[in-house]
Amino acid sequence: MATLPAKPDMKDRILETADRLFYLQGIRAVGVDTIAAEIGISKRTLYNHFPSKDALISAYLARRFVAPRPSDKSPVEQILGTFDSLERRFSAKDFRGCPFVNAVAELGEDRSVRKVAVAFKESRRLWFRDLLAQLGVAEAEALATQLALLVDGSIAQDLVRNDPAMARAAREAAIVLLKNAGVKVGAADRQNKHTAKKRRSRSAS
Amino acid sequence: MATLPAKPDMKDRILETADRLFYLQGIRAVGVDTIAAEIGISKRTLYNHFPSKDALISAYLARRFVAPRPSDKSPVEQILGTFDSLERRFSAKDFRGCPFVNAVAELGEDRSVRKVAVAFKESRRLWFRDLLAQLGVAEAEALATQLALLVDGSIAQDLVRNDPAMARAAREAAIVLLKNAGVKVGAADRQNKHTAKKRRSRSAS
DNA sequence: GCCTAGTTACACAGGTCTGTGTACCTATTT
DNA sequence: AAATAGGTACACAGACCTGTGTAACTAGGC
Repeated sequence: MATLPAKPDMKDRILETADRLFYLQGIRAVGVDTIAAEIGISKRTLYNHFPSKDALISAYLARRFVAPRPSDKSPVEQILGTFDSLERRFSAKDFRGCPFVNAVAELGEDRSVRKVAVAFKESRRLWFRDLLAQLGVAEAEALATQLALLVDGSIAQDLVRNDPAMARAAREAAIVLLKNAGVKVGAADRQNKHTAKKRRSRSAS
Repeated sequence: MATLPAKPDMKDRILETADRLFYLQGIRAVGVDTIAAEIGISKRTLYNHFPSKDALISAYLARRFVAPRPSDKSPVEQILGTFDSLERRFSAKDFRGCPFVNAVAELGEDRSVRKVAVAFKESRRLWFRDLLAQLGVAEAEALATQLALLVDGSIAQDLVRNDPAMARAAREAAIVLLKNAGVKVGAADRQNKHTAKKRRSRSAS
């Protein structure tokens, strides 16, 4: 056997592979043997980097927890861009729903899994809320929750149906909710995704 | 051991118990031994009624597939009643998300599971669509999809957060969407929710 | 040249899971 | 009374799972 060079950090390779398999096939459905075999390493090496499968699961979920990046786009563009991004991801073959929701569904009782899942959902809701506050929306809290419902609803529907149109439906609904809250959604925001940034500051109507 | 009389059909008892355990703990997390032990029967008896665990899983999902019952209430009441019903179920201790979404998340590759999940989601969407058509909504198809997103979004959020307020948030969003489509939502529909006398049996979400 | 850290190959313990085989038991029916 | 249907008890095969133990190998740093 030729010895593999192991250029990138082994730990990263393990985590990356575990991430892919856990996400695509389910956490319980993938054993550590499978992960090791996929990389071509021995199971012993895997356990030298992660003390248990539970630790690997935690690392997997922590890795999936990425905070939304700050952007210089307008708040409306950022909000609607979320749904465009979803549509793109739904169209990819390897989309399999929200890893946090799936993990809770699979490992229901586990406290730590639930904790990180709640933190993730809340972080996205707060991101929506802050953008809405920038737009001067009075009920930013409530509307942010509703937008989060649309996001998770479209993810769940796409998981089952495999239909990227669910993202567009959510986007259309989001536009209705935004307008109802007094947010001006320009024609550019409705169709195009990369147009000039028009700053629209609103006061309460 | 005193011999148990087995009054109700054994098959029903097995299915009912499997349903409860599968739903609450996850399909992969529950073994046939556990199910048999919970009822107090031998594993052999279980396998005399269901040829395999897969057959039991199929029966479990088929049992959860309950079509919405026809109602004499107004379409608006029926639509909003869906969210009231969700709120009630979220408040119950034994709510653990949508069994079909959970099953797809757990058993992703399985074709038949996916098929029944799609059928269930579509049946509820069509139920919404027909109610909207009765209300003369022009874009009943699109709006029905959006309402379905709100339903599944609130279910996913509650699964993670355990917060029945997700159902109310979905309800408020639904009202905005309905009004935007020209539907008149009366004050009674907006507030009152204990006008219903009929007990609705469990439907699957 | 030598040491050390990381890796490999492989066996194995101990657990769980699905599914079967078999002999016995207990009602109900005929 | 006898036959039949359905249940029980229990062992077990075969697969898979997590996690460990161990001896040998390989590469880079000193």
